[in-house]
Amino acid sequence: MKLATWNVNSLRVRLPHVLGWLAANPVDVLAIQETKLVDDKFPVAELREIGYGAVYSGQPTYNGVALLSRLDTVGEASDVRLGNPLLADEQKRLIAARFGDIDVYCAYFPNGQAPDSPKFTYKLAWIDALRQWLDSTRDGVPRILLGDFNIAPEDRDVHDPAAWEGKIHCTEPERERFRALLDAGFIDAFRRFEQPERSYSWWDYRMLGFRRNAGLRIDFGLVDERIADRLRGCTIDREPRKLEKPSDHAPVTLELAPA
DNA sequence: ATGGCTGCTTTGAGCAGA
Repeated sequence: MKLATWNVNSLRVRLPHVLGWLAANPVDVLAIQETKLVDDKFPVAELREIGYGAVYSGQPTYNGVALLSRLDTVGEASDVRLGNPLLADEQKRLIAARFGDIDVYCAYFPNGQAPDSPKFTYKLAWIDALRQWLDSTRDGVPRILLGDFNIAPEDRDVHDPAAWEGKIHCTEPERERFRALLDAGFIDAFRRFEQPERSYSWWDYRMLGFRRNAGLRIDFGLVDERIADRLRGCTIDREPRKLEKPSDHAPVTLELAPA
């Protein structure tokens, strides 16, 4: 089973990239963040044409998450959950569903803007509530948490740790919360394997960020420690970042052996 | 120090992202 996560920064603009990427990388489940689409506008028909089902939760302008699934392998999602039952939140940042023997969570963590911003307080509370939800499902079906975490958990996930020290994505409260998620029974799939140095999943559109590889690793697949021995690989695909009008994020793919 | 790109918005300057 292959799963991937990709912040597409507008599914309306990026749909051709998503369709092309899935044709070349026919993963079983793709978690998408920042669709920026109301549900009426979700491209259900276009995805079905290439053999993918979709469940989604969107709103105008901001946020929006979706889970796509290959109809000829894992089939349609079941037991779909929108949002965190422990948090009243207008923002569409979470969707979870069952695929085969796995519960897949797709999360778009709040950005936080700046450590002194009210949005930062919201970010920390949002993550705390997510961890509490995941704590409550710890004894159930094995889980995989995919998404844009908007946290660079360690200095090696940052192109210039000195410049980013204390900045949004790199503050200690955020990094503490990333570790708290791992403590809820997960492992960071990417770090289970040997990886190239300076591996990132996001690059600023400005100042030639991608060309200079001035990036952050902020997109993750966290795998339930009870199934971590089934992991066979985890890679970041930089290719779509080279296309015309790319998303600023790259897809991250995980491969899981059958039970 | 600032803004540097991009997408969105009851179309156009301002917000938000990271």
